[in-house]
Amino acid sequence: MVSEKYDPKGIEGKWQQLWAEQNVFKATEDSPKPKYFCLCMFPYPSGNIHMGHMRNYSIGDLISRYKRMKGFNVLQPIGWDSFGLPAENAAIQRSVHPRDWTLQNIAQMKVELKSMGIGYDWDREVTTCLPEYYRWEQMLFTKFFEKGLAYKKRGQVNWCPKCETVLANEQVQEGACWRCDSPVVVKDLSQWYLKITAYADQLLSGHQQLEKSWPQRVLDMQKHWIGESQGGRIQFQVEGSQEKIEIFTTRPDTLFGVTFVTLAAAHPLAQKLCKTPDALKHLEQIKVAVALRRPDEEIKEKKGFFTGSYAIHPLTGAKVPVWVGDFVVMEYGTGAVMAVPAHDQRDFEFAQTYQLPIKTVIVPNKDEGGAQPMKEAYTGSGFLTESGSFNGQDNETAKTNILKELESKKLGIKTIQYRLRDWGVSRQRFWGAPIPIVYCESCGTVPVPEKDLPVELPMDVTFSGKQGNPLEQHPTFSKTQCPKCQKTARRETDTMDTFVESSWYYARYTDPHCSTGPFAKAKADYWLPVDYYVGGVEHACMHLLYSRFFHKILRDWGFLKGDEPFSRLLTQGMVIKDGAKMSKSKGNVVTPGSILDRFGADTARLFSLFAAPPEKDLDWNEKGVEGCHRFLQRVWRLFYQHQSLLAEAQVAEKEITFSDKCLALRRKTHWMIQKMTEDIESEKFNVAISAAMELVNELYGALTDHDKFFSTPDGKWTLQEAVHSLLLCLAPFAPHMMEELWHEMGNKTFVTCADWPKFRADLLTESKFTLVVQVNGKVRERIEVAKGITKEDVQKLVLGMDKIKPFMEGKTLKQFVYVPERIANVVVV
RNA sequence: GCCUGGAUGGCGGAACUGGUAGACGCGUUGGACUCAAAAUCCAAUUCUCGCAAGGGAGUGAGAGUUCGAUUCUCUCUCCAGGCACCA
Repeated sequence: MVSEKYDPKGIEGKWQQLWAEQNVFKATEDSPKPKYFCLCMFPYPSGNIHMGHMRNYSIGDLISRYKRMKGFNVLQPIGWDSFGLPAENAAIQRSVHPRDWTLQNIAQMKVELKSMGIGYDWDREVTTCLPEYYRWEQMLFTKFFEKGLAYKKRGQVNWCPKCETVLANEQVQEGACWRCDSPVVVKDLSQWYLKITAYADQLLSGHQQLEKSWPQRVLDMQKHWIGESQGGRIQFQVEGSQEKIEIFTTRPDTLFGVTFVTLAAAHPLAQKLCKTPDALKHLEQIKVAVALRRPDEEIKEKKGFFTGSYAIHPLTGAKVPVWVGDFVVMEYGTGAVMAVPAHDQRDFEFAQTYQLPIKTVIVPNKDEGGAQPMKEAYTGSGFLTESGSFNGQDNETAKTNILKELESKKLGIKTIQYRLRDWGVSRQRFWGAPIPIVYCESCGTVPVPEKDLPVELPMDVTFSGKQGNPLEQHPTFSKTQCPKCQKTARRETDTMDTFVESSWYYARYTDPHCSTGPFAKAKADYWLPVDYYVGGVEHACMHLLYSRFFHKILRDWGFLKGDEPFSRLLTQGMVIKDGAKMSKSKGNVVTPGSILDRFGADTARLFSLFAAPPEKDLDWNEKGVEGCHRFLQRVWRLFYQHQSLLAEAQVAEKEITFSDKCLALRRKTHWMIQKMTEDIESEKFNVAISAAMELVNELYGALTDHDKFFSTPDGKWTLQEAVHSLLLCLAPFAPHMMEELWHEMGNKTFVTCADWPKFRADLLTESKFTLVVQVNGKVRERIEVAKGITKEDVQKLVLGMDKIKPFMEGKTLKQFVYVPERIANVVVV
């Protein structure tokens, strides 16, 4: 018997335990059902789960449970993205080992997560900071190295003085560290890079198969991030020298408009080409200014100077001066540009400042001169002029033709330039996967052989918070032998960016305890790709790009098949409070713990899904939570009041004659099933829930006639069908309570494992419909009409209506519109 | 500046391929139950004129297409996110 009061605490723990005991969520590869891999972005174990996690996992669990009921073999795993800075900061502040701090947080969060009743296969838990995980990452790194896809280069990097770590460009936000907000400075370090640029084209073309199942904005952001530009590389011979300046341009059609060439200050030739002591002085000044420039700094005026050298125009042979400009970026293209002030706004501004010649070579219309003098560069399309044999060609054709000409003279080549840069993975931190490399004086850079992996993090370390990486300070860690020649050698002390761990964890879930490789191919091939991936949109350009890169790498190395890791992506919005992001500094943090305590997991989950569509921000509103709790209580009470009826055996449907009122209720039941199925499929979870609420409202409404409404045979049948369907449809949203009521209804199996209900189309159809009558597009009347009525009959009916006649007086009928079973519009003038 | 999205009651949000704008929830108001309160149940709730019947306006602003536009087209305003001397 169900108690009168809905007591979530009493039932939630019970069902969580029963699910666990009976391995309801254990996923195996031997099922006859089709597989479904549902994944939420795994959490960083900061200590407590927050509302964002709860929302994320409520969505993932809804999908997982729904798909399970739909007959899929569902895998929903969880793990911990457990390397990272906060653990190290905690180590500095509290003198604990990052490992202990992290594992303790994991234990704590696990308890919280379990109390939410998410259907995880806990046997597949993956913890990235443990050697059994990162040893495979180290193995993969050595493969990157051997294949030439991991390399070292010196370069200027963003350095956070507080975190004492290198930050990726994307980790610098408005000149400040994305984690601690300290201002970022530039530092010169030797770093490890992964050659993601080698996959730029594939990362871009791979979007084709994601076009329909990933949010457009994520695809757009990635596209922008990769930044493909079609163009060419063109060589300018330096006058009186063997040196060549190679430039990249997207506008080879403007080649004849080149009046000078501009180099970045850091360009390798810049120093050599400076002919005067004055120029060298200028070069130093600009170098320093560019290095000190903050990433977000706005540049008002372009600065530069003439080197004193000249370059030879590849087609005209003209002498053009070589300048250095602070607006030319060394990291993009070749670090040198051909300047066409007439058709590039930056070159135009530069030319104005230093009074350099401007030569128009593209005009909007044939036989027309360029505007003189110009106010700004003309960057539109048009026809070539002053361009030798290319005169008169439209500029798009000329792009191809000019490059062809250059190619035939071996002075240029058609290329594609990407904005994407290689991924710097070195971190001067302790709490990360050590990069498995040894530096030997005779053998050079040597990867640690697989038999010697993992390179484990030592336990005996001290954290001062100063002078960078504790691994460097460690007495023995860096002292090792060369794997090749056994001589004394130095071990790499940099660890890997934590994004490396999260780039392949989804594949590890398919075989989390594999000790012979990152995972067995057969298992990965069975489960992958991830069918449904849920997480924050903030990972659009980093994690989601790196994972796609790794997937393609792993495919090319034969570890798995398939081109893309995540078939479908849902980017969920943030949880905010009173219009602002929840944060400790604002003091508006509501923790899931307090909500779980007061209302239970089912209410918390239901609210997370009901309050907003998943992709939008969700404003946390206590009253709204109460509303969801009230709804669950309403379901409970409905059940409680009729529990003896509901527990009775159901008679055959054909033995019952249903009253009109019961038929209407049955229609609502099947409408709900249809609506919920469609809305879940189309990710409109908030609307799905409202359908269940509508059914409950109608059931209560039936009771207002008389409280024994459901006692008649047809009433009882109708109620049983409605409640049965309701429990099934709500099971993915509020699983504990539905499990309890399902059990009380006399079912011996889990509702979690039941089949998703099917709606009966024959019960949804009605013989009548509401005809909306409009006059000149304004609603004037509504009337119940039998379906199948002809247009003629409708017109007769409508024109004879008392409500309609007055609108027609003194006017003539111009048109009569009838949309079958919807609307009639009388058009009069 | 460029690229994406958005803009609907007091609030969160619904609305099929152009066809009843405001589902569902919150809040508010009224009623029932109660000695009373809470809880619960019922009803009303876009604004506006009206005792009412009924009328008028209404989906950021302005135009257009249409019998009919939240939905399609154009222009503009504002908001959010992303990118930015990228050649």
